[in-house]
Amino acid sequence: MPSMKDKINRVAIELFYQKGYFATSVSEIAGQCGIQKASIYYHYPSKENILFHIQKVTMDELTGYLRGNLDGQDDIEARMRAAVHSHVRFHLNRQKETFIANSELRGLTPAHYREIVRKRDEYEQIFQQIIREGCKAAVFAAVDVRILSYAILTLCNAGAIWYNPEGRMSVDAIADIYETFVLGGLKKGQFPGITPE
Amino acid sequence: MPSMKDKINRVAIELFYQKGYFATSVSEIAGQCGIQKASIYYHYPSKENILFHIQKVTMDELTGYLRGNLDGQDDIEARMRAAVHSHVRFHLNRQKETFIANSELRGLTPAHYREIVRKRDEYEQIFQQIIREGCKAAVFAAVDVRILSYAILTLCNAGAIWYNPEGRMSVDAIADIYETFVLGGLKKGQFPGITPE
DNA sequence: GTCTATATTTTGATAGAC
DNA sequence: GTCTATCAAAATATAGAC
Repeated sequence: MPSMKDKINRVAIELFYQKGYFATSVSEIAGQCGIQKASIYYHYPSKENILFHIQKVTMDELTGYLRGNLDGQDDIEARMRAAVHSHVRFHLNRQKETFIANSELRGLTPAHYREIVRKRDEYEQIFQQIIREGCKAAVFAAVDVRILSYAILTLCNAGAIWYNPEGRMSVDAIADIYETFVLGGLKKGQFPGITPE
Repeated sequence: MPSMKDKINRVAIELFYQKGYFATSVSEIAGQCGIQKASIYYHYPSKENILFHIQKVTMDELTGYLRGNLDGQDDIEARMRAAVHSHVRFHLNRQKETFIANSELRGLTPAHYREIVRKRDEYEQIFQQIIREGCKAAVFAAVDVRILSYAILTLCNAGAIWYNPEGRMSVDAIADIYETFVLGGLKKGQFPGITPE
């Protein structure tokens, strides 16, 4: 059942992605939904709450997707490959929402900001744990775990910026490139002389 | 001579970085400069023009810095190392301006937008040329040049997000990590079965 | 170069009818 | 659940005095 609340959500994702949160007005969202701006406030208490809802759902689904993809993967290298693949796939398939979740943190109220940052930390810690295990098992080079996890996540976000669903490359082909790049950058022998954190 | 125009520029960089372009008002900029908002318009014709000025100067200096660092580097691997090092150094030393240049494109007028995108393309093409030469010389694995250049630039931007000038790591130590990561990801043998663009 | 005063538009949000 | 009408505040920008 496609409710008006869902429609507002979809329209807001489109507009926040194209113009940014602050540059998008409630009237604009209402206009593209075919209703008056006052009617928006029946479904959401504020403009900020629409943004918060988008970010919350996106982060929860991103983390759920990752956990699902890691389930049953035991080998440490396979786990990192699966994690990168999961991250890239989600970001390509959900381009607009992940862009908003990455760039519109400043539009949130302090309380909502903290909640989203906590969810983001949770997600990052899954990656950091894999890197840590890989270093311990001497599969990965031992470097600063936090720096590497940010590097990997940021690198994999790159695809979402230029990816075109109508383009010639498939999601999996792109994910494979990032996967190989990350594993090549991570593996032992790359960082001589640097000690574990 | 620290002119008022310079002061407006510095204050705007700080505010656009902290709050975003659309969330920052002309009154706020004026307030932190110790003048009235009307006085801003003596120095700049519009708020958008302040943003444009920041982006233009940043892109010009970024490209100039890269060219200077590449000058005299002949070996292909040395050129890529120097390019990554230059990119990371600039982004860590000029955190706020590069963040604005990367994230506030949507605040520009169409004409100014095109001008900045052109400068950005110019910069990226220097990286793409190095990758292309590296593939031709069979030093790098032969993969999609555009994808790799975006991946490298995005990856190297990661540092600017968390870097703290007061922190324990030096700019050069961080640049070394990214340099090694990129070269590890790029080098031949990583991408079996993928043909050149 | 900076000021005061103001024009114009638009914003997010609320009240109350239907 | 959507409407009309409206509020109060804030925005960018301009005019003209000093």
